Amino acid sequence: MVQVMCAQRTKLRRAEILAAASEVFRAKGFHAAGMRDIAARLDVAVGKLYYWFPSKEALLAFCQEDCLTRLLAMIAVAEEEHVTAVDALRALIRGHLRCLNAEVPGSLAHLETESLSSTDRPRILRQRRRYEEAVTAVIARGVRKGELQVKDARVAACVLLGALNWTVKWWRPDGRLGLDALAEAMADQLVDGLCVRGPARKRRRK
Amino acid sequence: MVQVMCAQRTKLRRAEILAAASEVFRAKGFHAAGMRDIAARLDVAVGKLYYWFPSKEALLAFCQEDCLTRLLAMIAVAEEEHVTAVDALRALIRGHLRCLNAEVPGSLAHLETESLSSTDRPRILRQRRRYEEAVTAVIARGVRKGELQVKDARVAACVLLGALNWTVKWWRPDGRLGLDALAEAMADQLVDGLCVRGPARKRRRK
DNA sequence: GTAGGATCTGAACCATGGTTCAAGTGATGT
DNA sequence: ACATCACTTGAACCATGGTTCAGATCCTAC
Repeated sequence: MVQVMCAQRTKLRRAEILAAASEVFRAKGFHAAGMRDIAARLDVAVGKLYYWFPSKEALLAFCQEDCLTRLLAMIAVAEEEHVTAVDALRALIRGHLRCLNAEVPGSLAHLETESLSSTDRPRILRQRRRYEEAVTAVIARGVRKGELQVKDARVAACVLLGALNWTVKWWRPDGRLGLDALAEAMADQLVDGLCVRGPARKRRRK
Repeated sequence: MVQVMCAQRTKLRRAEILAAASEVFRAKGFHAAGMRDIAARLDVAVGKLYYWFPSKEALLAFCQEDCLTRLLAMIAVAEEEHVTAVDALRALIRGHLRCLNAEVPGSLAHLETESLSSTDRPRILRQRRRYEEAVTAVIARGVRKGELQVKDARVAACVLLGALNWTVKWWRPDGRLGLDALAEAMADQLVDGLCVRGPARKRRRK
């Protein structure tokens, strides 16, 4: 009874801290961000951070894990809800952008994994790999079904994820382009391509 | 006479240091990389670095400027040598990948500009903007000529550059995929798109 | 050979920033 | 009221790492 309330409160405190940490990490990068910056954003003392988390690195690890968990959940739903690979891909693009750019806590995601050296690094990398393989699988399915054309689904996934991840470097919520509009534009560009292809026009090169 | 030799030697020394710095920056990130790491890679004392460059940040600035200069030269050539926007775009993709991943000194390019706070930051950002606008211009030209289809050429350029820049995070020279093969795969994917479009098939959505 | 400049060394300096901890605050149960 | 415990504070500690500098070394000119 009392424990339940405490558990909720605990989760809340930790979530608040994670959200602030995530924002600061994202704005300045992991190394440039200081614990004092994070504390200042919450208007609390540094010591508080260490009451709820063991270290700065743990803060990053929690951020990343949180984001990866949401990405994995998102892609599972995308696969389930759409029959064609093309539709699943478009849903994936929208979902990925939301995870990184809208749902704040942990938004810097699997970027900066180099900064992790502790015990939880392998676990995070494993999760990231699982996600990458899920994306690869969607593309591979599209190729099998004749919906998509790529030489190497794994490389195609890296390229796609690169374009999506890079948005954290340039997209800003207060810009003229909303997140959903961006998602649609990116889906058009990445799925359909930039090039106008006339009827019956063949692919360039072999 | 003597001055000429000195000038050459000076350039050589600085280039050696820049190359080492670039590799370390790239491997560990700007903040995580230490001056002692860079010195160790060259097997010299830290003091040497400060004889040739005023600070660590200057090292980063020189790296970035060097890379941006090469990118700007590259895109000028690409524009000149190819009549169609599609061909220019494919050349640009290949050239960008080479600048970032092959021609070592300065390869981390315009990434990590947040880390610059000194006097040369605005200059670097201006150059980067010039490059981005050159890329945007190629795309816009393609749209005007009816070769390409995008709503917003600027956004399309960001997406394209994002996919290209992200390669520094995952592509490795010793992998099974060579740089030129990667360039071709990326050009196919980004220019032509992932989706197979049958003859006369319309774009999804409006 | 020797003076003088250019170049290099590495130990020491010092600010930054992650981390710790002893002490304070406030709520809860008795 | 009082004891207890969860929670918070912020000053202090200390390792890291950018930077400096006094001296060593090397090279060129005379």
